[in-house]
Amino acid sequence: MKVNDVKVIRRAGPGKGPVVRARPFDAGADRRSRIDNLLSSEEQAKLASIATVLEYKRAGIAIFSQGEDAHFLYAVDKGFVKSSRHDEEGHRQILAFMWHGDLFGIAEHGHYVNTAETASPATIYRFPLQRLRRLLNAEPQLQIHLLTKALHDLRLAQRQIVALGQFHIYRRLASLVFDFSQHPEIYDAKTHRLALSLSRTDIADYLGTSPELVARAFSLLERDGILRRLTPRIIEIADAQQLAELQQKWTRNGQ
Amino acid sequence: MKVNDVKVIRRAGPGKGPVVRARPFDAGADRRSRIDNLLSSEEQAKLASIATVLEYKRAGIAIFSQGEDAHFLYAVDKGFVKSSRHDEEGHRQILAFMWHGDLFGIAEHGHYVNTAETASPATIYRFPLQRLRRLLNAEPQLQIHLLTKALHDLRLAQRQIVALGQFHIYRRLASLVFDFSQHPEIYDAKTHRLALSLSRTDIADYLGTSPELVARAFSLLERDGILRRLTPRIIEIADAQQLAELQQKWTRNGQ
DNA sequence: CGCCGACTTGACACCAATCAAGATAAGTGG
DNA sequence: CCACTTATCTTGATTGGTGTCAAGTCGGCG
Repeated sequence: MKVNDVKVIRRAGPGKGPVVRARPFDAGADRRSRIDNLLSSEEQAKLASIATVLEYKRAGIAIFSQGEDAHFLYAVDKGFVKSSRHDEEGHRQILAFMWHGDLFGIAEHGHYVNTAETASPATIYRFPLQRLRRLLNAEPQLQIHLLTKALHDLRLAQRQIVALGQFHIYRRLASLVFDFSQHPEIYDAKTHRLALSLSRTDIADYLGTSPELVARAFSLLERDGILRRLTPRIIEIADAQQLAELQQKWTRNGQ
Repeated sequence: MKVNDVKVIRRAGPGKGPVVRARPFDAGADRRSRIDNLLSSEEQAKLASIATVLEYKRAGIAIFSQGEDAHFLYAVDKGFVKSSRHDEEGHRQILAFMWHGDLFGIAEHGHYVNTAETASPATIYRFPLQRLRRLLNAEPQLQIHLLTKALHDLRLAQRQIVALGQFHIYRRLASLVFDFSQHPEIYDAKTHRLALSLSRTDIADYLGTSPELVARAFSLLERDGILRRLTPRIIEIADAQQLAELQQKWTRNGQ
C-alpha cells in the first residue's frame, strides 16, 4: 500500500454530519431504506460530534481486517466498500457491499469478524465505540435506528442465502447487476451504462463461484440480450425489464 | 392442521418470564451468546408482562407466513422453530433454526418476510409489536439487548453465506450436525445420540440442495467414521473431534 | 506504444440435480 | 401390540452445471 492512500481530513464538527439514514422500527424496503427518512438534524449533529472523516484514495485499501481489535464503527459516505470473510485455506467470501449511509464494523468479543476494504475511492465516517456507546445510552432514538439498520442488513443477508442456495450463477449475476444498477453513483440511467469497478474475482467471491464462471455468465447474459460488455468493467444494460424480472421474482414478499 | 394443535395456555404474568438472553453490545459468541448473560429479572418481568405463551403440540405447524401482516415478535422457550422463505416457483430455503432464547418475526413494511414453523413440539412467547415498541422506548437497556440479538443473527447469517458460497454438501452437512449437537435438548452427550427431528427435505432446503444429496452426504460421513445412522433421524456421533474440525476451521476468526 | 495483468474461451474432470426403483421407517387402524 | 399402509429414505444411473487448468486475447497503465 502506498503512503497517503488514506487521509484523515477532519474531525467532523456539527453541521458537517455523517449521513446515517434509517426508517422506523419494522419498516424499511431492502433498497429504499437507505435513502428515506433521514435522521433528525440533531441526531446527525450528535453523531457528527464523535465522528472522524477518512478519505480513501483508491479501491482495495483495507479499512480493518478480520480478527483485529475492534474500536470503531464505520459508515460509508461516498464510494463503496466490500465486506468479506476469509477461511484458513485462503478462500474468500464477499458478504456484502456497503454504500452511502450503510454502517459496518460488527465485532464479536472485541474483534472484527469480517474484513472491510474499499471497492472504490471512498469517504468513510469513523465512530469510536466507547463514545458511541455512551451516546446510545443517552439517545434511545439513535439506538432504534441502529437496530433498524441491523435488521435491514439481516434481511439482505437472508436474501443472499436464498440466492446462493437456490439459484444458478446466471441468475445470481443478474441479481448483482440489478442491485448495482440501483446506485446512481455508478449507473447512468441515460446511457444505461454501469461502472462495475469490481474485478471478475471480486464478483466471483461474492457469488460463490470462480472468475471463469462469472465471465461465462456475462457471456450468456449478453447472448440473451440483457446487457452488453463495453469493457470488462463497464456494461450497458440493454433489457432492464428482463433483468428486473430475474431479480424481483424472489425479492418481493408474496403478500 | 388438526384442531388444538396450538393452545394459548396463559397470559404470562410477572415471575413467569420468557427467557430472552443476550450479551453486551459488541460481544456474543455465535453459540454461547444464547446461554450467558441473562437479562436482569426486572427486564424479564417487563417483557413477561406483555407476553402470551403459546403451546405448539407437534412439528410442522405454521406460526406465521411470509407476507402476512406482522403484529407480533416471537421468542422460543422450548423446542425449536425453522424460518424459511419461498419463491414463486415453489422452492423453499430454510434460513435458520431458532432455539431457546432466540427471537424471530422480523418484518418489512408491516409484513413478515419469512415463514416460521415449528420443527418440534414447542413453547413460544409472543409479544405484541405495539406494546413492545412502547416498552422499548422506556427501556434503553432492553433495546441494546435486541440490537445485540440482531447482530448475532446477522453474524450467523453471514456464516451461512460462507457455507453456501464456499463448501461442498459434505461439509455443510457436517456443520449442521455439529450445530445441532450443541443443543442438549436433542443431543445426549453420554450416548452421543442426536435426534435430528428433521426430514431429509428440510435438511436439503437448509443446505441448498436435494434430499438425495443429503442422504449421500450422510452415507459419506458414515463411511468416514464420523457418525452412524441408527435410524434416518437419530444418529450417533462417532468422531466428535473430526466433526468439530470440519466446522470450526472457518467459524473462528483468524485472530 | 508496449507491457502486464485481467479477462475470455475451450477442454476436461468432478460435483450436483433429477429420475427411477427398491428398502426402510413411521403412522394408522384394527 | 401387531399388521398394514404410506411416506420417507437410500442407492443407482444419467444428465447438466460447476470447478479447474490452460492458452490466447484484450484492456489499462505507464
